Amino acid sequence: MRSRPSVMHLDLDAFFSAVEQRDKPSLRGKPVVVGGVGGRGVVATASYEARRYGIRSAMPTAEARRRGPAGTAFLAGRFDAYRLSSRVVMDVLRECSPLVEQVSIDEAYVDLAEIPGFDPSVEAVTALATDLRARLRDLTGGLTASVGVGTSKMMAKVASELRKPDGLTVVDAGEELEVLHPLPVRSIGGVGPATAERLRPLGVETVGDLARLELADLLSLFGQAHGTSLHRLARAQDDRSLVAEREAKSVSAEETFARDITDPAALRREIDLLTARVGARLRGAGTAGRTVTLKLRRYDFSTLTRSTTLTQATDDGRALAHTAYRLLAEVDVADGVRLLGVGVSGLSDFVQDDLFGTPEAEATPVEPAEAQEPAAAAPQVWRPGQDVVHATLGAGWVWGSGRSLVTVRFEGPRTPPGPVRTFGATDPDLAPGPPPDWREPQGG
DNA sequence: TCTGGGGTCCTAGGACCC
DNA sequence: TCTGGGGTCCTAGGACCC
Repeated sequence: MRSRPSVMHLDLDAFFSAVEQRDKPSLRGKPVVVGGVGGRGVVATASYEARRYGIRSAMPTAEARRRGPAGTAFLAGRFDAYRLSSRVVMDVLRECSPLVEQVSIDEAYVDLAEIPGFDPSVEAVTALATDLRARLRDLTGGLTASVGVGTSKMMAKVASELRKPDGLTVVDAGEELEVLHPLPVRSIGGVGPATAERLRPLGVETVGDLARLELADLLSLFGQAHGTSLHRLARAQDDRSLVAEREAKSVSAEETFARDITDPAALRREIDLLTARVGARLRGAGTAGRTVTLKLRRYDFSTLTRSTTLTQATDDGRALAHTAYRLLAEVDVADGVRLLGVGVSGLSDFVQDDLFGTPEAEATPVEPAEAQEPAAAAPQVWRPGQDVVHATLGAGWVWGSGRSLVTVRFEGPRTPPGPVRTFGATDPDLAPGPPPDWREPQGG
């Protein structure tokens, strides 16, 4: 928690519907629902006109159709248009402050303390946010945002929820608990339906109720991480910093079928489509992963996952497909499958290595702090069988190479045949070394 | 015609290593 | 004899977020 309100949270109002209403004047003032329009679709965004009929995000579209009056528009969504408007908004925020954390397509935190000459008085913050919202409205053709400013991410987010849509709330230092404690406990990040349900028997309805619970009770009920977090957030203790860029940890694709599928051959065809998408996205991001997870939702909505970890990272759709087939074979699908998904995690981040290793990237300016340690001259080509030394893992030999990836098998007296790890080809930790004690590798 | 799709983080048990 | 103790990796499931 900061001593002055300098964290801003911005949330675009009913974003998808608002873009549709902006682009199609006939939809203005009418209920608009964007989401899955098929039999098993759910609502992604409902316009405020639609919310008056009880239509909400995540509601089955079938239910929304029952609730919406005649003339309600049900739209599948135009994600390219949404991304375009989102980019305009995020660019404006980044012009405002050098530190912006984009949370999703329609949400971001802005660190106002990073603005040169920032004045943290409530008056100045209010003026700044008012200007910003007016600029966004102009540049996006009339989209509105709800904005909150507070002494932490949590307070900023809570503040932005207080006046929706098109609202602005600044919670000054010292006012946090006064604002926070009367709110429903669900207002705290990390309290969803399950947590709220477990708190209810304890008489916890509001954040203030939660703040009366002992840490020990929360720990035994919710475990270390969740328990500690609840105890702190209920007291407005939040020192999470803003993170401008996060590296992806997994890539996945999934699909719910219009009708449950029981035929294994049909499921394998779906796997082909999903793995092709995942592979393409991995390659597009310049990454590859080792752990392949098959997700399966059955006719009764029960969900199970099966995963396996490969010796080498892959970004190849066919390799992913064959791995997913094996996982599928472990599962009984006779009763019907409504959803199939394929995910890849354990991503090797060799994007960064490329950034510093390729000729084009070397020409781009590098931050001084990062330029201090020039990458050691690494061989451009690694051949299977060539000896290497890795600084932390000891001796290993190149097991495979390709693209900008090098797979190394480490071996030692106590770990035959040893772990296999994948590096970027220009990883500075990967350097030629003397031949190890052990003999000729068996693979390649 | 109940319940999407893309993610993140946490927990817990077992294997394995030192 | 009675049963270390910590660390990491792997797998499965679940809560939560937008």
